[in-house]
Amino acid sequence: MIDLRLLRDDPDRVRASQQARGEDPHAVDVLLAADERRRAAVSRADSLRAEQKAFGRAMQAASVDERATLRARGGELSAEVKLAEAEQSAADEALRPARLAVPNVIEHGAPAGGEDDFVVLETVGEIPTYDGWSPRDHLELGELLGAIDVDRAAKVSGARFYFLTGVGALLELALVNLAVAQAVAVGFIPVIPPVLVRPEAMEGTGFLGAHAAEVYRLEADDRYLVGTSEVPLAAYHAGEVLDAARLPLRYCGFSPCFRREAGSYGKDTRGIIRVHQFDKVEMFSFCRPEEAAVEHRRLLAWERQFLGALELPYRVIDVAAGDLGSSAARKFDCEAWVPTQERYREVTSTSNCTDFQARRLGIRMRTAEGVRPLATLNGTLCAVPRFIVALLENHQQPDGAVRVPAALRPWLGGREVLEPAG
RNA sequence: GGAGGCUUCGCCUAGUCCGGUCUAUGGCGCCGCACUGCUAAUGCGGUUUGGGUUAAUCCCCAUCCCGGGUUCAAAUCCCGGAGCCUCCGCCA
Repeated sequence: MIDLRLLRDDPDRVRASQQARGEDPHAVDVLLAADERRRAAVSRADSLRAEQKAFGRAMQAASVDERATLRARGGELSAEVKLAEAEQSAADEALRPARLAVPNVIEHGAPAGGEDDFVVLETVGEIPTYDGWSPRDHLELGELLGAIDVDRAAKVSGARFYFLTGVGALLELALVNLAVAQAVAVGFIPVIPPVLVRPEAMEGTGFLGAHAAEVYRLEADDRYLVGTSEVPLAAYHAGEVLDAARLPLRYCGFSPCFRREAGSYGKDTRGIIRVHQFDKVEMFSFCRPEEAAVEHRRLLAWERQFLGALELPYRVIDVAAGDLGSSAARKFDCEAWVPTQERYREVTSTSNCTDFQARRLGIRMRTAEGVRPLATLNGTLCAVPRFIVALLENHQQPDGAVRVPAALRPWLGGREVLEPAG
């Protein structure tokens, strides 16, 4: 939710942001008008209420006889107040959608344009080469290792589901352990959150807007299955005022994630790149807005540390304004090399939501100067299936075995290589 | 699934039966000032949050879990909902 004061004080900045996102700058003027109407309505209702209160005091002081005659005037006033309040709530009502229509103001430096207008910030690691043999894709490798079973998953649950079995299951646990250990080592509070949440949590984090079709809803109970633990982690402090001295407050959530993948028919149908359910280790930070940009770089650095520990080749992109989503002011994605696709694929993503998400969730901080919204940021540490894809494909050997990077070995009982099952 | 209780400005709490200076009591905590070799103790004052207005102050409005209703007037009365707790039943 955008700061209306910023909007009033500097509408051009908001218009420029809209332009960079490829969205309608006119939405800014619609919002300004709605804000104006609301303020007028509030002023009017406020003064009428003041009058009514004064009348109430007179009524109290009046004798029984006087009260009878005064009562008529009281009725009139009451009706006027009711009318003014109706206009006030109508104006409030009208403001809401106008406000939701304006996404977060982009951070200075974010590239303008759409999905393809990202800027590559850095490319890290060597792309593997294959002399005289062709690499197998992750599904073939997973089947050879007895690690991934999508056929039986289709039987049990349908398309875009998978069983991780044997070393596949162990691999997930190892990845999660490594990720959580890394996060805890730098001070994150580990969290296992609920993944079935109320509409307010979903709405507050911005997932019921343009991406509403992406989320699973449990009709009978009016609950949603989260697509990321960002939702419960952000909503964890909803409606609270945090002591600014305790910031940044960093949480690392481990949870299943559920995605309907509506509208992605035909995309990534093979293997486990795009699935309806997966586990993920997610970083989440509450910090002072002034520190948000720096904190964002820290989250990116921790993502890169994890990719580095797994010895994966990857690149970092600065996502273009039009591809940010409504809450993010800036977003960096890390994309790991996928040998059989001969391209980089997103494995992590970190967003700086500034105070936009916090405002909607009512999360504020108390500083010496007073209370104001804080900033929220999130970043993937390990989205399990995609990391398994990258790991299997990049570290495969000609015989279908997969080398285990040193950092992961302690979590796999010291195993250095995953061998194809008999 | 059933029965009952609770929810007040950071925390605890008075007030709710019987509507009106509730413009919400007191304690703790916190902030400021005074006093004091220092600290502590003590005294005095301040301390919900959001909005409107303003250059800023002042001032005004809302806010007693949330949403409706009754009334000239609601923390207080009525209806609906949420959360928490206790007990019974069922269940890993």
